[in-house]
Amino acid sequence: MLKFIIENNENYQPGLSIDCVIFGFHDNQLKVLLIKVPHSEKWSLPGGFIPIDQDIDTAAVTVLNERTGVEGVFLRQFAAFGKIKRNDDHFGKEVLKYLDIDPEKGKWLTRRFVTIGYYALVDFLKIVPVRTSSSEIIEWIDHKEVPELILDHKEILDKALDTLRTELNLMPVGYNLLPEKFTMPELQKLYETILDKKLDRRNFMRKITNIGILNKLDEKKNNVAHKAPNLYSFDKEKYDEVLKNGLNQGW
Amino acid sequence: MLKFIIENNENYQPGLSIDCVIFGFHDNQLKVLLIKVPHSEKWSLPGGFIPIDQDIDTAAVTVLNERTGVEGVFLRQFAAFGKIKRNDDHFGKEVLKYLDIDPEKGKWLTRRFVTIGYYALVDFLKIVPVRTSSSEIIEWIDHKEVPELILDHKEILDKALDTLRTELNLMPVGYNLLPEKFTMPELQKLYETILDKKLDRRNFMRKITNIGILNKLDEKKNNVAHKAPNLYSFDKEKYDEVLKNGLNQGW
DNA sequence: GTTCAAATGTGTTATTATGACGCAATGTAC
DNA sequence: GTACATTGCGTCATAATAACACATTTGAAC
Repeated sequence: MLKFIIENNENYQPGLSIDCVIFGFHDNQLKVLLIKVPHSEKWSLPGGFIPIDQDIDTAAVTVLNERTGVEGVFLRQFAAFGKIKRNDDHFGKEVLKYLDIDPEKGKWLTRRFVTIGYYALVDFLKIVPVRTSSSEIIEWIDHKEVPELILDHKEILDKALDTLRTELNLMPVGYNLLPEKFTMPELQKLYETILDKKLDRRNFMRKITNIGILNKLDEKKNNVAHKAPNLYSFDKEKYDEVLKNGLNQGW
Repeated sequence: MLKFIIENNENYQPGLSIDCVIFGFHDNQLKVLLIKVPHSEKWSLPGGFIPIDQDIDTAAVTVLNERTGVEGVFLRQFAAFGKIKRNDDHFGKEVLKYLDIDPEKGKWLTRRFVTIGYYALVDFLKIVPVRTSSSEIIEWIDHKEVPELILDHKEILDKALDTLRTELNLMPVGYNLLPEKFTMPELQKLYETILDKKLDRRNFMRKITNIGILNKLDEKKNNVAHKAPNLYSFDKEKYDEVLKNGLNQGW
């Protein structure tokens, strides 16, 4: 696939790439979808090149799908990365040889690539990463245990998380991260995990309830230790409304 | 200049450009720095191409300086724009002919360009736009009277203003927009102009004072009608601290 | 100089949001 | 049953916010 792209580079936007930071939530941990590159010990964000006949926002969806099989995800652009040396030595001679790429055709790869970062929050259980290349390994990795990444992917990941934390204050989060029915402690854990800090249980409940995006269901979670917590669902209509208008108006 | 760039495109990042949205404040109006393109009736954001040997953030500064002469400005990246048809017909045959560019060498220009948007807030009075090309006109234009712009520049400008308004709730604004000594009504007008809405005078004063970034000077403005307002200056140290940490923590 | 209008400086008050807790109810483990 | 962790629903003090009152200052009109 990479070989195909590289040798048909006329069909791709030159000097530009896309990298996706896909966050999932499972087991009270924030997970990131990463790819193990075959010819290196390092891992990588799912990324790729931009077809010349696609909007970049569309290309981001395409790229993510091609690398991971993930579909139906709302990707949010958060930044462009373009330091001069960001991809120095990434497609060196050995790599090109490994990939069986004609050095002449691979020449354009040795120049600086600017990459556009996209991030998304997805339901860990609903998203089943598919290995699209037999030589790649795709895995959900706990964001606190992220191994060494290629290029500036660590910086990209950090920036994505930073953006996510900021946006948590401006919009509601959870719709694509939790099952349809969820408990208050589960929602709180999500927030705590993203923010990496403890929140007061009772104050959290009050604040999140006041936003008005939750439906309290007449149902309790069962098979749990201790007191059974009530179940909630998102009121999608109100949720989307708040998403559009933002949480707090500030000035 | 453009001809030089185009015919030496090996020195520039292919398929990528930068556009700058420079906001100024004067006469209680939000101004935008625009350039009148010679071979069109439309106006344009100051933009340009990215030298292959510069970080994109550095290139943004370079581009702005080359097009307008503006120096020493902190540019903030806010989005990338990459719809397929965004620059269709922009460098058509007539334009290339007008610019006296070899059609073969100008071919790369007809492909889709992705542009990275940067915005800045600058002191209207300190920034004196310099005409760097005799055929271009550079002007501060009231943002409410922006004429038709080329390509998707209107969309870029709107997005910049949107970002600015959001960031107004996350960080203090004014340091580069007001003279060293300013009055409370002046600062309020700035906020009102950016947000395009009226704020209560007394509540504004309390809130902005509580942030702790202002020094109340032992001096009043003179030569004004009615009661002379007190003068303030920014406490740069505290201002920068708040810039770094943000205003409200939310969760 | 007196008076007026417009703007500034400094409040008050009611309402709401926030942070830090208390305590009873629920359900499991033993 | 008792012990214990967890949930649900409170309280209270404090801070932030919105709406508004009133006296003061100043240039200008008379």
